[in-house]
Amino acid sequence: MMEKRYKEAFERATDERKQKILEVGIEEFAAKGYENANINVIAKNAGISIGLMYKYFSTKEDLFVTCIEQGMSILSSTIDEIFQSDDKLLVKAEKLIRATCRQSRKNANYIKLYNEITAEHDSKRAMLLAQAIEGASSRKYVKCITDALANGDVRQDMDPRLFAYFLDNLLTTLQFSFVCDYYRNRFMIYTGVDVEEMNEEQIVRQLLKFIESAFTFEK
Amino acid sequence: MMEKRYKEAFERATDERKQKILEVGIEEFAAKGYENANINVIAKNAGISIGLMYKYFSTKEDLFVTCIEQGMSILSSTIDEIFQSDDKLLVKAEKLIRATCRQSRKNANYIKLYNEITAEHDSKRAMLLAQAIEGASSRKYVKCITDALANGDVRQDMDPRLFAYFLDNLLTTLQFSFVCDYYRNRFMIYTGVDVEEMNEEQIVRQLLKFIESAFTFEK
Amino acid sequence: MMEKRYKEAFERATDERKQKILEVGIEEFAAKGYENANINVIAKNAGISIGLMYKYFSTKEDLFVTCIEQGMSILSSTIDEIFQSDDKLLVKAEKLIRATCRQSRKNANYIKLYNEITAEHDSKRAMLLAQAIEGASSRKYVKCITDALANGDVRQDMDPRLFAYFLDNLLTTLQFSFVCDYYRNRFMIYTGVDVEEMNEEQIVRQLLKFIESAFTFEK
Amino acid sequence: MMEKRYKEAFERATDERKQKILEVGIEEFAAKGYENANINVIAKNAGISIGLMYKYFSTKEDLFVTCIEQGMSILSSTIDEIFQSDDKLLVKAEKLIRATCRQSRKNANYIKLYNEITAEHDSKRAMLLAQAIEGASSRKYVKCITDALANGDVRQDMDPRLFAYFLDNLLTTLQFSFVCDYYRNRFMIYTGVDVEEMNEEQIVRQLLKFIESAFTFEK
DNA sequence: GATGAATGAGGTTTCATTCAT
DNA sequence: GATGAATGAAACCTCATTCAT
Repeated sequence: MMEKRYKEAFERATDERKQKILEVGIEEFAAKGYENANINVIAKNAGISIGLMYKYFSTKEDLFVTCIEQGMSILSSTIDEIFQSDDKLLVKAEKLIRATCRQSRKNANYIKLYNEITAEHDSKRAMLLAQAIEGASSRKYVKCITDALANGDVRQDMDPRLFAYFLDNLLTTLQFSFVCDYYRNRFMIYTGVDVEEMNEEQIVRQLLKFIESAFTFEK
Repeated sequence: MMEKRYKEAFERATDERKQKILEVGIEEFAAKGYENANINVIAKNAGISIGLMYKYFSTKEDLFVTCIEQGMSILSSTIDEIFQSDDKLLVKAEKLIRATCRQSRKNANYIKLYNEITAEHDSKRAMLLAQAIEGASSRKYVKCITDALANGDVRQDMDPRLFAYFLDNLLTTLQFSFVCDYYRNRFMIYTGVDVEEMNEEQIVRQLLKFIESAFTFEK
Repeated sequence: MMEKRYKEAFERATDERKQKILEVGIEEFAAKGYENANINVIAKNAGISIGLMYKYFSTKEDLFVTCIEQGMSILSSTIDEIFQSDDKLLVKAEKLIRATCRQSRKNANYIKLYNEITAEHDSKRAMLLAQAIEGASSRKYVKCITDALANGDVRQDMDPRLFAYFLDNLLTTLQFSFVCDYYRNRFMIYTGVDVEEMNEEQIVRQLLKFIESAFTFEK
Repeated sequence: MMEKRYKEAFERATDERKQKILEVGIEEFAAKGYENANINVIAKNAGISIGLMYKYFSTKEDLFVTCIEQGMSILSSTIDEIFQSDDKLLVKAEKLIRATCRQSRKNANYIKLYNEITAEHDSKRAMLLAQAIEGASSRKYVKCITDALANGDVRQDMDPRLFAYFLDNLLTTLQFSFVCDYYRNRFMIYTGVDVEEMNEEQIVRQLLKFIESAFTFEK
């Protein structure tokens, strides 16, 4: 986990207020990006004074990071459930894809926030965030693939960690295609259809096919 | 193609100067992102006055877009060569992967710039850029897959446009993993190794395997 | 009336500060004109930071318009009193002329500001300002002439609205002659005397004659 | 007359070029005002280089003043003709008013330029311009009134110079009402009609009445 | 005479952060 | 704890003017 980036005063605030601040912050950061987000606006929309905002967070960056933490933990909790099941890899994969599509509607802002981070320019912060965000979920991904490898559900000559990486890249970019402006356009340019107009079932099946043969390869 | 975003005075500048400005601009935008990039710094590093900079480009955004165009055209020219060959899909794929790895060293800044764009928040600009950048290359990707489909090199039940999209997503994220801070860290977290320490050959082979079975699927 | 052009924060400021800002602003705009006036200077002279200035007014133009409103409302309040009396038209006229002369010493800057506006080049703003400034006072002028017409104090074949317009033009240019550089010089060139050296009584009497019956009208 | 404000090189230029430069300059200054006019744009529109522009005029101000001279000399030439006639004052007045209306269509830019000057903020320049522009015409006005006084066409107790001043003020503001944004709006607010919609004949007659004998003067 | 590329001071505006109450 | 007025550095952009060719 990440070091906490909020002050003690924030912990003492009511849950309702904490939620409101993060929710509003996430919305602003997701909509405008880190640089263009305005901390004074966030405070106002959250119904607190800017002075209090700075009692809770030392800097804009700290608020941002805390918003990230909140958003990413929600995103990963959905994923975690799937990993906890005993399903075969292919079934898990299908569930992951479907979850990805669903997330995109419910948690659009969290995904936008995640997308924002992937273009991080401050390398120090990039490292910090990557560690915090990808750490746990990558381990689950890798473990899941490793198990599949042991079960013979995957080509034996596949490196499980790279495999996990590639797989997650596909899901991540799919997710972005639902909610992030650039990726959504990109999707349309490739497929000729807006992602929301396309039958979700088709996306799921096609992506499954794309990765499937990789899984169940037999000579 | 995109409408030109530079003024006529820029066309009249010497090639050396044009190159210098774009090079310096790309470096600044790649390093700091659009918002944090500073035109005054770009002008100074390019060895011209700020006034002249504005004789060449009407706005910071125009300079940015022109830098993008330059960077993306270089990136895609490498790719185009590969598509022009008569190789079978799998051979092309291998070449693409290797080109991707090579690009990452030579054209790191262009890739960072591309990464920057993928997190674009201004939806209008996102559309413009996507069209300009992805338009041509997506058509080549899709055509290439469509041909492979006709040749029976790919599963017959695969939608060629989605297939192309997934494939390009894999290559794009791989590219980012070489040069963009966040993705690079992500790569390390998944694989346990820095991307530059890993044997390139292994990455190529593993990614090929990942997509390969999809290609030559037979019951 | 004009829509307000200041932000809420300005309303919350102390009266003293509000006055100071407008006073300093009017002075700067009157002295240098809109383009050459410098907000930083206004802020400094008003004893506030530039940042606070922008908490009070969104743009330089908004500050300008608010200064105008203040200045014009003071100018017209003097005039309004005169219109409220039951005097005959000629008596009112005399009072107006005397008020005009008096204004010129006390409210020189407001008049300069008004003069600045009459050379407005932005036609949209010109319309807005004209409406706001001339609206109320023109109605009073016209009503006053219409009443005089009913009383038989004025030629029956006179259009009251044009009459009011001509009359106000005479007063306005007289006012400018007291405080605006160009008009003051113009006055001197015509009369051979600086307006401040001329006996005010003479100006009043001559102007009264001019409007009363310049030419020897005979039935 | 004014001291010349152009360099010798300008005198040596062809008449066509001289005319073009002044014409274009007047248009730009009339349209945008001194501050917002752009000397580089004027040069471009006049078909010469900015370098040459500075061979002709040392500063923006010099170009402006030279434009003024040109414009004002054209304006006053129309007026001069009228003064040269032997008509009675009232006839001359009518001619002046009609000329004023006509001017407004043909020489709108010159009038706008004149209007611009009347809001001059630099008191030194204001004096210079006033002297140059008003000097000759004021003398003609005054002489004309003095003659009328000798002939008994005007009240004997009227000061001819102030009379001339008031009269010219009426004509000047009328002129502005035809072409200057603010005055035009002001006219509409007073009269309820746009100046171009109003029957010109009515304006002429009403203004004549106004100056002739506004109030029912009785001996 | 003629060009137009080049300069850079200066102005408006934004917003993270502070601090007195 | 809570407020929000206040700060000021820093960024984008304009345009009169210069000068080498």
